[in-house]
Amino acid sequence: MSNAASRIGVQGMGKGKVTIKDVAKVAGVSTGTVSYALAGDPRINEKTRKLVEEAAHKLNYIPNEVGRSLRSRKTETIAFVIPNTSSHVFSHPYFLKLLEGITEVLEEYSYNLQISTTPSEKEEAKAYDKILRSNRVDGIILSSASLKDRNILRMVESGFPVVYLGKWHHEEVLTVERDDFRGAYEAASHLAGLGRRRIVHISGPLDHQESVDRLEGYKQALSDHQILYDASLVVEKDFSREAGAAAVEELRAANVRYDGIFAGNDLMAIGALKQLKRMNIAVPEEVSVVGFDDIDMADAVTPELTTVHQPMREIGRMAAEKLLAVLQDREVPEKRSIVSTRLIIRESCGGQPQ
Amino acid sequence: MSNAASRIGVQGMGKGKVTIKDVAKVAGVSTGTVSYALAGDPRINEKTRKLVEEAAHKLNYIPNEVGRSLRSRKTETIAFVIPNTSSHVFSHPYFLKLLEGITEVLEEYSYNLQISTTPSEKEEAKAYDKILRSNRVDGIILSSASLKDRNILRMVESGFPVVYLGKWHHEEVLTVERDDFRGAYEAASHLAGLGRRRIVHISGPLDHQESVDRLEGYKQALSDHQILYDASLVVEKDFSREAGAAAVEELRAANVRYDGIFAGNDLMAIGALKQLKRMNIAVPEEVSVVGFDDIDMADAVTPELTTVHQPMREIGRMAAEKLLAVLQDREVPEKRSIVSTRLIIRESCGGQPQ
DNA sequence: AAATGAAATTGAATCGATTCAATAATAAAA
DNA sequence: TTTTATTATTGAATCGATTCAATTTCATTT
Repeated sequence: MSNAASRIGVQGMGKGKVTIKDVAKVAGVSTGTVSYALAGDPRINEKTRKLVEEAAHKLNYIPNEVGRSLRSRKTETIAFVIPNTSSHVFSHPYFLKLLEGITEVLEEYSYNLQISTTPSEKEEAKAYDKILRSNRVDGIILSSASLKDRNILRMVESGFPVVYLGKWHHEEVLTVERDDFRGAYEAASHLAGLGRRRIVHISGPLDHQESVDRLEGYKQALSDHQILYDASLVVEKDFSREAGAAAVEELRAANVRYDGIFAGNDLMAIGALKQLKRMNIAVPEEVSVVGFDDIDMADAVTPELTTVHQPMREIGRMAAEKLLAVLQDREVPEKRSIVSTRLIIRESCGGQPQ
Repeated sequence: MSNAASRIGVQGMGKGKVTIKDVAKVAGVSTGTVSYALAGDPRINEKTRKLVEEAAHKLNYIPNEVGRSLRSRKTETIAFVIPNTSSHVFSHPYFLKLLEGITEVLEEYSYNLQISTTPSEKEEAKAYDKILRSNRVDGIILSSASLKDRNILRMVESGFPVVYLGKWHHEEVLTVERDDFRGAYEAASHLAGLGRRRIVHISGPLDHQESVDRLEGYKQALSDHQILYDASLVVEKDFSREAGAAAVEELRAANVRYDGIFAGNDLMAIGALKQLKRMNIAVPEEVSVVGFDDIDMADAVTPELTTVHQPMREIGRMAAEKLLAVLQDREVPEKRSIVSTRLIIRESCGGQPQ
């Protein structure tokens, strides 16, 4: 059946698979002893342990993780769940960084990572249920999602070990958050500090908490600089480059005048830069632009993009560490972790590094 | 122990987990019948099947996948393995596209995806063995790696279901490949066609097959345009932006003159663009630049990058389809699939779309 | 030398499904 | 009605580990 399953054969496979029974037989002990010995249980006599280890090594024994999981009720696997949003998260560069951070930590602890996107809307609830209850994973890192998503709510509040990447309205939930408000505040403040008075904000979807927080930070910065909030300067878009370009185009069509843009993320900022260039509007001379994320490409565009740096890799690391702490019954130092952002001054705003 | 494992509780969880026994009891049949019924086995009478389905639904039964896997020897999970290379693949944008393609297909078939990076060199062989033999996954999609990597060899030739993303020297191995030679040939030919005569090639690491093929394509193009191959115009780098910039800097230091650059990938091309700008060398007027990959950001830089498009998402899809065909004992139309590339003309080469 | 206690080991039960071989129920043919 | 097929269902075995409770071994104390 399984085509050529052992055509060449991995070292030590012999005729069939090597199980714990084989090891027990060779070592001349019971399977129980083998299990304890290989787990390093102190009950087992040092000499016996050595014996078992030798036998295991000789047979090139690799435990069947499925058998192990069934009995011990642990899979040593966690899922990284990416909710099914209109703007598919995969297309966002920062996602890679997150993944990088997560895998680094998991490797360290020999945990496995499962990537779970969710299938099309239909049966979505079922899909989540399956992740929670099919016993395939021990815990979940959940990428932030729409505030309206009921399934996320169920997931986070199910009692299943979850770390949520974003703000959650409930104290008990484990989260790793960015300080979106402060990041946005600093970005907008910087623009205001440069003398910009009509600052556009290209917002991400406002059913996402981070978009809301960034908008609030922007508003606060305006207020602190005695700039009146003008709703016509705020456009809600979807985090994509195309949306950034479209926003600028729409502003032109609506004849809105402005001297600064604070975009809700770098992709939109880059899209905006492009459109401004097409319209022959000089950046930063006529319009200053600031983004959010500090993706790798932020300093590859012309002019180099001033932006709010978020340590996505670190966030990934923290989330994984936190989840593993729970799974391994270790101390979790803090339920909510808030990582701070930092404004990176480049060319697109026309300012100087402080 | 498991902190608040059922503090809130998912719908239908009741006091404990719902197993197949519970369903059997409620439906008034044996567990065997439940199993067959839910699997849609034709042996089971229609009426009984309905009965079982109702019971399962009422109890909100979700099968324990671990139990299932143990007996049936199928996990419905595949691994995407990213070999541990110096230039960590995660940092490359095209990786995301690959992942996107893979997950799309897996979703369709309700398969799970495990991401396996490999830990630091030590124990790497062991790590691979574990993937192959711990029974956690049914098959593997293997990202291309160094030609020298012995572990990859073992993995691909183990007889375990593997799809390799790249060229393999053995007919029997399932692969999805780009036509690197042809892509490079077209890129370099285009430059030559524009009258460029001293064309630099910034190559990726030459222990990677794709780098070799691209170099060969470049050489062939030169030859076909009566341009003598000049080894001093070829520099071997590591696929990173920094490396691209460094290459240009080194050429300057060595006083090499050139009027075109064909970079082994877009990141290096973008790094080169940046360095050329710093050195006040006009692109495309003085030097034409062409990249490889067509990452999302290729048209975000200034000037927009001419490059060889590879359908990474499609490659991901094809690899997943191919692997699933094997796992589900379906027909595999072709062992080797070669997807073609296509030159995308933008601003950085100074040419016109044909 | 017997009794006691501690340490080491064993063997069976268990986890939750699938699947095999045996049996029961039903329908068709003799 | 009995026999033969055919269809449905069952119950137990099985997958490969972990883990519980019981037992054996060994060292120590009386």
